[in-house]
Amino acid sequence: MLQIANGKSTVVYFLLSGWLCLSKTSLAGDRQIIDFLLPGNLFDPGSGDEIMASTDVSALTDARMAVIRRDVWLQYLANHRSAQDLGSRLAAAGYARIAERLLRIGKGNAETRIAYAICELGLRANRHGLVTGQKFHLPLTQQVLGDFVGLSSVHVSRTIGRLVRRGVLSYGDHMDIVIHDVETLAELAEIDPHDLQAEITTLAGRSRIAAAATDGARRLTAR
Amino acid sequence: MLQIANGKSTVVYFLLSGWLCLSKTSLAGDRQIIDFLLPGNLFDPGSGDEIMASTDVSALTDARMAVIRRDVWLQYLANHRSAQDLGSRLAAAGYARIAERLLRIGKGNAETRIAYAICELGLRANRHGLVTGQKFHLPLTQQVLGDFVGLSSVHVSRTIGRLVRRGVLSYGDHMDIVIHDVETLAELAEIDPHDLQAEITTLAGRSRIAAAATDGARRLTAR
DNA sequence: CGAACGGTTGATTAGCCTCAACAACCGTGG
DNA sequence: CCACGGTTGTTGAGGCTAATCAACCGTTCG
Repeated sequence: MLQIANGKSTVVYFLLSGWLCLSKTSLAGDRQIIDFLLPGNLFDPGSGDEIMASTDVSALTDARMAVIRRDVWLQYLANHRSAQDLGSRLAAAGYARIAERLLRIGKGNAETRIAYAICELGLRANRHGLVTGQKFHLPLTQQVLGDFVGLSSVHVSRTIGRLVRRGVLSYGDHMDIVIHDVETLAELAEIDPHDLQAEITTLAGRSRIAAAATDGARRLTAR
Repeated sequence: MLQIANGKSTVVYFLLSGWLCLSKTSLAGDRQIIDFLLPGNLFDPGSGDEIMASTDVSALTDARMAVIRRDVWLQYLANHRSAQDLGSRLAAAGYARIAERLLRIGKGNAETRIAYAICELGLRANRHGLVTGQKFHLPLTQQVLGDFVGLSSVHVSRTIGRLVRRGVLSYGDHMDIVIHDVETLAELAEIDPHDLQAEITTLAGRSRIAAAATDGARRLTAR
């Protein structure tokens, strides 16, 4: 596990493959996952200085990252308006994700939180959409999912079990998920169907951007 | 109340005085406050497009904002490295705030949430510190505070009442708060004393930056 | 003056946590 | 080959926290 130092980091990371997670741990010892990082996401430890408590980064799977010198990255942003856009878009998307989840965690019950997490991660895991019959894999344990949505692993198990018994979805070991009824799932997640559709189209569009960014990141890689 | 549109906004706002709040409302009708905006904070509706559901902005007090044309702002950022730093710092600080609060809401009990909110808002309200004997005013109702930390207003009342009875703090009408015992308050908030001290110093340092930024924002104001 | 709002308090209920036991599945090593 | 510990998930029982419903008070405001 990599602890984010308080000092200035001289590099930024661009995730090429694998899943990472950003988490915080309370003084009481409880862990809260702030966000997951998926391929195409940028991670800038330097922007994390000045924050109150530190954040941990850990890998959920094997992962490959492009390490980019910070000055090179900033220079690149300054010179390329489109890249500057990309940077702020990635940041805004991260903020939007966490805000949306905050709403579910602050006001939603266990079903809402779990359903929303599955929708969010399912959408991000395969950048194409989220439809009935779709199968995907999330490299998470129920413990990790609980730390993500603020539930105990026991209650995660019960809640998912209820969803399975109701026929909304089924899942095999290690979070191999098959969605049987997207409408119900989205409804439980309190996602506006219109928003869901909008998110699907923007996500699909973003995979092109991500592909281009990945190429760029490779070129900028520090040696 | 201003609903953030999905289309591109052509301006950004720099808050000169007053308190605003950003909130989301679930389909079930529950409101979650994402963050408060205080003087010196920047608000960029344009970076909010592509997000799943929209965000509302409402004013808690009378407020004055500098309205800056978006292209002017971006140009300014591109030309001034220090301003670029400022922009990313403000964004990072916003992200850090919400992440830190997510930890409390996801894993903390009512006392922790309330104590943390009072610490966070107290620190931001007067940019100098947070010490025993300090008095400050938060322009919030208990209902708003509840929407902020994910509790019902009834439970907010009970929890604050308990803190008052224990002698940790006292407060008059409309959230005039006097802190009697910072150590205990910080402990309940699960704030590492070391982090608290660090936050106080950076906040103090930031007031200079904010003052400079406010001047800059006034000059950039669109007519 | 009545109406609306913010806050307090009581009683009851529901949801989630905790503890605990157990099953299934790994990889390891005898 | 099987025994073993470790991890993950499932299920049950009980307890506690916070939500809900409701009544009430004080203040403000039309």
